Amino acid sequence: MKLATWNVNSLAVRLPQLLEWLDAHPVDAIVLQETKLTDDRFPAAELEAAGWCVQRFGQKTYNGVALLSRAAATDIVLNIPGFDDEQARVITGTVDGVRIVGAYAPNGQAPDSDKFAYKMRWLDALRDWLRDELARHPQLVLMGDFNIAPEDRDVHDPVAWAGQIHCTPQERAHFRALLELGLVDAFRLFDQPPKSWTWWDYRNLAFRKNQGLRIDHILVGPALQPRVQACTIDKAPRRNERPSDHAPVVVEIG
DNA sequence: ATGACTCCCAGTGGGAGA
Repeated sequence: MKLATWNVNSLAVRLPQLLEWLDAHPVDAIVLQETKLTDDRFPAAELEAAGWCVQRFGQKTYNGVALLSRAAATDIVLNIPGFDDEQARVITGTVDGVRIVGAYAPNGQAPDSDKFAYKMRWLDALRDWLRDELARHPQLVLMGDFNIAPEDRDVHDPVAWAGQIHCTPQERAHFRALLELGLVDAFRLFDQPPKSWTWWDYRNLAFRKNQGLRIDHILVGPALQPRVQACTIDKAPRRNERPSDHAPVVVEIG
């Protein structure tokens, strides 16, 4: 099976590109971040007409996540159980026996900000809940926009970004804490081209100059790891006329 | 360089993203 994650930066704007991409890329399920739509405005009918089962969890203006699948998703969970949160950031469901967690981690804005403190609390809660969820569902995939560049090789200019948001030691420690649960970074299971990013700033011709960060990830639970056959970033949609600033990431599981 | 671009809600600007 193939699974994908994509921060679409407004599904209202990106729906045609999403439908086009899904048409060309036969995934079994995809998780979306930054849909920026309340549930009543989510384009469920258009997606269902294209053959997708739709689960969405949104809010006005910000955040918002969704899980689209060919087979119906079951046992849906919204956000992190036990973590009181006004923001719509996590959607979880089981598709074809795989527990799929689609997540949009807080940006954090700046390391000395309240938003960074919230990011730390959120990542704490995610890890604590995933520990239990992995015990219940060893065939688990956590994927989405983590807003963390795990290592310097995930940053186009590690010197300029040192200590900046997405690259702080605290954020990277949180990423490693997820790996310590038994999850593995699917992208790094394989040889990859150097300078592989999933996000490029809209400004300053960053995409053309390939100045980006790898902050969107697919982490695979222990029971699925022997079945992971490939993990790739699809840069092509970033070349569209009105692109999301993020590219989709795809994992193939045998 | 407290920038640059894009999206949103607003309302002729400002917050947020990363």
